[in-house]
Amino acid sequence: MVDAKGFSSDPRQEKIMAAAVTVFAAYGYRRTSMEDIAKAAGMSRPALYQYFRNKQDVFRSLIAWFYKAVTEQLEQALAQEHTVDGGLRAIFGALSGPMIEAVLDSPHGEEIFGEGLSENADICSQGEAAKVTVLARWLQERLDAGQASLPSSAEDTARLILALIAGIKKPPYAEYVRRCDQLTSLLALGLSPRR
Amino acid sequence: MVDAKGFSSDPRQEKIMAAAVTVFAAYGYRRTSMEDIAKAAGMSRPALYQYFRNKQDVFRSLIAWFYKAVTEQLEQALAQEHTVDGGLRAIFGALSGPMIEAVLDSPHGEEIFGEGLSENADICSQGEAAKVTVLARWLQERLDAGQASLPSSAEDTARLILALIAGIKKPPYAEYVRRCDQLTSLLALGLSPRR
DNA sequence: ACGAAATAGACAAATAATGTCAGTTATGTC
DNA sequence: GACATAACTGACATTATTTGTCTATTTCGT
Repeated sequence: MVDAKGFSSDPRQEKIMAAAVTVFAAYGYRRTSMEDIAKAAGMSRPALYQYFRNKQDVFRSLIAWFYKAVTEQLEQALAQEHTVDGGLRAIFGALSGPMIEAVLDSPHGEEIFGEGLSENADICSQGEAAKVTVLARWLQERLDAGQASLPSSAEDTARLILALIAGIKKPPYAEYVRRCDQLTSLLALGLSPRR
Repeated sequence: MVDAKGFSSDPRQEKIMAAAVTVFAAYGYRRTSMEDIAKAAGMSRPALYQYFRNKQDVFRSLIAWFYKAVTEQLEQALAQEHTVDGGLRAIFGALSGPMIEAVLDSPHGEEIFGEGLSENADICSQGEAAKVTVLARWLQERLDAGQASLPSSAEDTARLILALIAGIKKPPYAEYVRRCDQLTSLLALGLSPRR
């Protein structure tokens, strides 16, 4: 049994997570069986039980795994962006992608994003905090370098931006991307440095 | 119990069919329960059993209902089209629509279109025959009016066109529509009258 | 208010999913 | 190559879900 929080970069673990996203998006949480997940991951059901106690454990780990991936990508994307506009686009890029698309555009998005996440608020708030930290640090750097002016503290502003994105994260995915683009233009103006 | 083939325009019956499409597209045939269908149709499960013997009966009736709707729409659309190009577009219009889109773009399209239809070949061939008849009559009229030249008999040509469409009916739906458009251009040229 | 038709609650039988265990196969070590 | 260890699978009892039906209740037209 591998530690569900550590994600020791076990390729098998990764494969299970990817498989789980696929089948959860296809059937929703309730109708997905451990057999489905195992099959999609190319292993037998008992083998899957060696990695996860039960379906809820798979789901919780999936959330953590997803947050980790998003945060890493966010960190990486921001590391090479020093302009407000470019940074905002990097944020949106990190918070979208084929996985979000799959879940958001599936008929089970509500079950998964709604109930699913509220039932696991502990993990989610942890993941959200990580995103806030990364974004706040980058905003502070922009502020210090005179490349941006913030309406309040860097952390507050980071929370605001992430909340805004959460608000527009609704299907269909294509619309969400469009709204992200519009929001970029708005925020870029609001955050640009006062001359 | 209402005759499953007659479709006595009972609004309840129609509601069940529409509900069934929705849930089959969402969960696939296997994972859809009678409870799901009943709920989506706004009635209790026992009430649903008054209209259909079991899930397979719902599905078979759904196929028949769908063929009926398509054939009617095809007939109606062709009635006002007297040009080859316009007629072809009418055909494609009748053979697409939100219902096809829902099933085709769902992750369960293969289960439903593949297994689902081959298990009910009897009903399908009946529905196909109806489409052929309608289309063949229209083609014959165009031929008689000197508005088209056909490569073989009207019925043969009708079968050919419908087979071509069946061939390009693959997800994603947007691509299917695009292929339909391309096919229109091709066929319009091939069927235009020899001068 | 009456009778007929439709509907929902509830039940037993059938089916599917779960979690576990013993037996087997793969993996790395000496 | 033999050994020990780890990972995997088939099979099983248990639990949960789904099914089809039957009866009591409600709804509707008369």
